[in-house]
Amino acid sequence: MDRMHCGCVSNSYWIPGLAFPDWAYKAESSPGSRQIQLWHFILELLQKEEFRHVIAWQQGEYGEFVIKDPDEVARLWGRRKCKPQMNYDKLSRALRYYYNKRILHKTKGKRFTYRFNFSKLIFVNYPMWDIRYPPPAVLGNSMCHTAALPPGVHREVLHNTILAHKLLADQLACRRLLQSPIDYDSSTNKKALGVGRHSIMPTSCFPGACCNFRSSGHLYLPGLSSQPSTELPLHPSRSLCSPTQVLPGTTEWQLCASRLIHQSQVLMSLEERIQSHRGAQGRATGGHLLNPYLGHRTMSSEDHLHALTSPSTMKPDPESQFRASGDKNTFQEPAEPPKICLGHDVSAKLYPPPDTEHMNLSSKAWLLKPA
DNA sequence: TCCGGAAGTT
DNA sequence: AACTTCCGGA
Repeated sequence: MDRMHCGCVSNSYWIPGLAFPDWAYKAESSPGSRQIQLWHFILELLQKEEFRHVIAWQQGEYGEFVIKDPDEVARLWGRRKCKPQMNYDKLSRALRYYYNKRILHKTKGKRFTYRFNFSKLIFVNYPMWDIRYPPPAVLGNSMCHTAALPPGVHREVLHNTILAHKLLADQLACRRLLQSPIDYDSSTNKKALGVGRHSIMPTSCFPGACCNFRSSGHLYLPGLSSQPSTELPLHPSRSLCSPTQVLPGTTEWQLCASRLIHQSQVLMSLEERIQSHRGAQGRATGGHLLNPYLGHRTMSSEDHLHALTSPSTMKPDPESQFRASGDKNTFQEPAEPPKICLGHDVSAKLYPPPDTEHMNLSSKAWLLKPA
């Protein structure tokens, strides 16, 4: 690599075992190729115990981190990029460029504190996985398996990232939906739908993924928990679809990852669109919400509450299926194909986030438990 | 401290 | 494109 002359470390595998292999970097054909990006570097530091005194996850705040020693972080970044004049002023300018990209947010009022938007990052990392299909890894075929998992990716980390992301996305989606009802018209603002190829597209439900979170091993949630996932407060009905067709050789995590990526992409679209339409909040028509999952179908507030207070139907039970067939409050298939078609497993994802206790019916907002 | 514009660099 | 450098303003 051309930076060797200035004593910089190679950008790939510079610390063995890190979760950022070559594929996560820019394509070799692009200008400035294979150059580490700042958010990558920040995550690298955050992963290493030895930098805990310099930069660390904020306990109890998902994705939030504190730069404890700004000068040292800037020095490390400058060393990595061969920019000896780097300082925190410049580094923080680079971080501020991430605000618009929604990779990072500033935690206002807290010095040197930022928050990662993992729901964005996960898709920066997995652009090759189409929303309509699970990654080929779940096919269990050893050839596909090799092709689908980019070389060097740590499955444990991927697994954890996806799980962590999903938990975050669930809460975000639920909270924002309820706190910011949106009057959304997909025909009048196509730009808002645009999150590249991960945007709103017809989806198909991948059959056979069976994922019980409680049995999926250890989950490290940055800034939230280093406990095994068995400690996480999960909704009792949150095991996913029952297995119908699991191909031999498919591991549980692969199935889980497949489904979660699939669902997370949908959730990301939702989140993006909610954020894009923040400005339209005040114009929301009273009484009816446009279902952000389904784009063009309206849903009354009561429908919404019903969806939210119903148990998860990710593992559809006969009772809920029966209820759905005769209940006008549940979604009906429209005459024309919906612009956004989700499997029932995804649309059934609405349930109170684990840290909520009460629901204010008039404001449709979840009231958070006091800390 | 933090923000974001503007211009420059690779 | 992704910063780096500089800087005026809050």
